[in-house]
Amino acid sequence: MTVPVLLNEDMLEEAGTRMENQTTSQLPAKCDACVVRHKAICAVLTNDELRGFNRIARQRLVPAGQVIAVESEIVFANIMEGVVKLTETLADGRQQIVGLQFPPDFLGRIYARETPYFAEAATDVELCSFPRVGFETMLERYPGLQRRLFENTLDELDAAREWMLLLGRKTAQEKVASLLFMIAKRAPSVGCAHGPDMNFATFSLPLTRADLADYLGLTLETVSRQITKLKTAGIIELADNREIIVPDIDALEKVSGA
Amino acid sequence: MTVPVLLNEDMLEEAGTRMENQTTSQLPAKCDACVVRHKAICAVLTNDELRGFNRIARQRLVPAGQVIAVESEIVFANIMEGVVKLTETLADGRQQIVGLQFPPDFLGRIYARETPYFAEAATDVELCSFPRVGFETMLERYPGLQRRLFENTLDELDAAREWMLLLGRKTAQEKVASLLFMIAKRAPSVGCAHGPDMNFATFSLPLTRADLADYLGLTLETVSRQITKLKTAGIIELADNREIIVPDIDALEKVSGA
DNA sequence: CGACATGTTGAACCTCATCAACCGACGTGG
DNA sequence: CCACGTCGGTTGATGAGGTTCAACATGTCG
Repeated sequence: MTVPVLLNEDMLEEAGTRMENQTTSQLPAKCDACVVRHKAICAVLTNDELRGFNRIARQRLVPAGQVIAVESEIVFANIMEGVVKLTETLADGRQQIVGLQFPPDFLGRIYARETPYFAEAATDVELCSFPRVGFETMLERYPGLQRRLFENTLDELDAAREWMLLLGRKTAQEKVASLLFMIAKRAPSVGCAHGPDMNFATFSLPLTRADLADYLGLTLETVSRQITKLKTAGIIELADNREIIVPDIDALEKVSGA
Repeated sequence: MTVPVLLNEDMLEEAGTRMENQTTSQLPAKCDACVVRHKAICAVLTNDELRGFNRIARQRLVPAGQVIAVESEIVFANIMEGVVKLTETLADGRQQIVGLQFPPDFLGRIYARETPYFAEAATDVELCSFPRVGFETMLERYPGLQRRLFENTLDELDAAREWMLLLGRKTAQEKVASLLFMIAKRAPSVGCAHGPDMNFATFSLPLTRADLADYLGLTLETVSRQITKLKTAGIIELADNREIIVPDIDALEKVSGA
């Protein structure tokens, strides 16, 4: 784990590339090229509103393992690329990942002065971030944005509660299978021809065994053992330690215990 | 467990007491007398807005153990009295409580056609409920209401994530202590002189051992054993099985593991 | 009174954590 | 270039914490 690097506004200013301030009502060039333009919270904004955002937005690269925000510091950002883990920790160091965020998720705890958890880059991460004050002004100004973030939050709450069921009631085997199943479902169809209807998936695990353990409430040894068990059972295949092939997603779902 | 009783609008009409429809801009009498008037979501409403709500609100009593809403059915309500548990279940019956709601919490998953979990009365419950369509109209009309529910949801998400840490990483002892500590903190000062600053609490557990177990991801036997262990350690005292005395809240918090 | 629900306690078992050794890949410095 | 440390991962042996199964106690309600 590296030293926390807070994304305060000075650093963003220094690190980011300032975007051109257009005066026409056209879509800003940066946003036009943005990979998550139509999926992130930006989807609910008009071109005019997007220009407002564009003026305060900063691109930011965060290397894997680096802390994005500790407690008492808030970052607002769209995740463009990579995986962010939200963690909570006990006094003696026991750790639990309480949320995983992928593009085009929005990162940040609004309506609070501090986040109750840590946000850390699980892989190299690319952010489109906003300073707190500017973002909160936008939030007041564009009601569609608040509504969108509200629905995001409701979905996150549903996901958190489903994860509580996993943490409280599932066996180690089911936990590992559930996580792989979850990732397999949302794996993008890269490198291999398969769609959402296909009963086949291949993906690169964005997490170490230790991260998997922290997400599932297990030890990394148990995770490793369960993965080899799934492998010998033929439920999954491993190319690399990280490259996972799921020949039969339905079978994986069955092992995941519902 | 009893047969599910859905709170659809017909039944509410039949079961509830229709409130008088005032034409003045005064506070409706029912709301004036309401115990949660200034704490529930109603706190953000003007007297005029409250009258609108009053027109569609229905009081409803739900006996302990009865299901308030199953998946695919949504109920919107303020909890006036009692405790509501939100549960998720695995195919083979393993169950997990994913949320506990006390007065003056708001019950209901907005912006969705169905709830992903069950809502069940843990004790006798008194609700002030609203039909779905009417409530959604109000939600559009009163922006303060949406904002208030948004903040509620954010708090619930924080609580859910803190609970994930408990479920994934705490020992049985710490889990039980954490739950007692949580209830001790929010216990109302009834029957005994103690404020939020007092290092002493007494309360009546609103849950059975089985419910505690389902909330903590344990078995009821383990919960029972840990409670007697806390008792013999002098951390808590039991009057009745349900009546709990915490002579030293700080000590309880220490056992809860942070 | 018997039936039932809630809770406690005991004994045996089993899953998973713990501690430890080991492996291959990678980067670095002598 | 190779020795070395580090990091991510696998595998093994052992045991503790919790589950499971079972008996029993208590209180309530018909």
